Amino acid sequence: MAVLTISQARDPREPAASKGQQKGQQTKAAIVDAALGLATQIGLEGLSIGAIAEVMGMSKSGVFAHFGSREELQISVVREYHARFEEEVFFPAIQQRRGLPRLRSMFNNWMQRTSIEIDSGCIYISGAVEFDDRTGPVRDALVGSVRTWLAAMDRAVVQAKEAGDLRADADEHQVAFEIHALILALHYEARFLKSPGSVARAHCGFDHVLERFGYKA
Amino acid sequence: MAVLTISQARDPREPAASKGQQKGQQTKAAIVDAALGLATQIGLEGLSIGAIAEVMGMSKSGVFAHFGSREELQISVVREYHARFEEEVFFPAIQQRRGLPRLRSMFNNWMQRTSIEIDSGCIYISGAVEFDDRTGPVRDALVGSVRTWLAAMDRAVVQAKEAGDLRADADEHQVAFEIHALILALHYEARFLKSPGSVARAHCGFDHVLERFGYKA
DNA sequence: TGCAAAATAGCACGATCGTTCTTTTATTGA
DNA sequence: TCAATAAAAGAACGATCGTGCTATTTTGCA
Repeated sequence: MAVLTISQARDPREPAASKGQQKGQQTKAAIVDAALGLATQIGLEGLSIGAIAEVMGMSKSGVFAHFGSREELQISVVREYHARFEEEVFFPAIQQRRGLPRLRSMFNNWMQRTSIEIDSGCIYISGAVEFDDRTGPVRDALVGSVRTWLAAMDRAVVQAKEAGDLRADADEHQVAFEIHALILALHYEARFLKSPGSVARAHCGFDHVLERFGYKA
Repeated sequence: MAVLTISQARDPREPAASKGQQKGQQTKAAIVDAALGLATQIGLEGLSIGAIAEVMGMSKSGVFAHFGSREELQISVVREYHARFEEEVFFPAIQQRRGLPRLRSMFNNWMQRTSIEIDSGCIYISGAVEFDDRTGPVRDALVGSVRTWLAAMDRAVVQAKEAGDLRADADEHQVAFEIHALILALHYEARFLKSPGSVARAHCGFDHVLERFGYKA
């Protein structure tokens, strides 16, 4: 079985990039970039067309025309975040050998991104709170991205068991749950409470997980 | 040293309850109750005077007059949540013997509340995301409440060490961090992702923490 | 029971929101 | 270069927001 990425299928509405970028595509990408920057600070729900237009130096209707609805804009932001997350966290990790090295790399990259996001926020976390009991396509996009990433974590844990780096009776979902928990706590305590030392505590927690589920060294 | 509660000083603006409840106080309490119900579902920032008025069957200005500003209403909601959290999670736990029994009770009560909140949401968690890079009195109230509770957790861990239930070299902040992490993951995976079995995984995680920091049984 | 005071309602304000429609400007391909 | 087309602007809409002001109703006490 080939190594699956967490990439999703291309949006068929996007014209193929073969013909060279139209001006509109460039602008749209720039809008999504600006919107993502705003969304990490004030959340997906906090996004407003007017605020984005101001940042872009465009009119509201000019921004709006690229998406047709606010929801579609939000979904574009989620997709862009997914792509960047993949780029920064997932792709570098699958360069590592299957097993503990890859799992550790996934955690470290995830940690690093979360650390950086102490100043900017993670929309997988803020979005979870904003859309936890809402329905609709934005929530669906968000859930899809998060589930895809967590499934990749599960696979990495299974591979670590197969490689003999973790005990064969370890429940991969439990391991992934506890790792995810550490990331959430880091985000909470560092970004909201501004507690110093949170990064070190998350790292320490990861070692404890390995200690619990790994063979004694 | 006496057992400290996580209670905070009375708001001096509130008239003493000795004279019997005025009608206005009752109404205000009912508004806060309704607002808290709304806030657990849509967040503190999602609270609107109009929505509360509709729930209460009152006019917007009638609701507004009790608080003078939306911020003051939000702060009242935070204080009410604090009081209920204390009632449900903290007070029952300090009935237990210091040490592991009390620590376990705190975690179990916290877990139980979080489980219930899978349907309603926890404003300590949603509020953290909404106010993480904002300033102002609402954020201050939120941070104060959360810090007070986490400090109570820290104390319980220290007492567990003193009682010999946890290893003397255990870092209480690390223990509290890992416990907090489990609660956050439970809230995330159960409420947002609707993953089954999250409650069991959080329980299992707690046992792992005790295993890591406690003496071998 | 009547009167002062408290509680609530009603109304209007400026602002911002997403969205629609029309008009103008910029880009593209022959 | 010129016409066809894409991109962006502009103005307006109904709705909702928090808030201030002034009436009206309700409450509590003498």
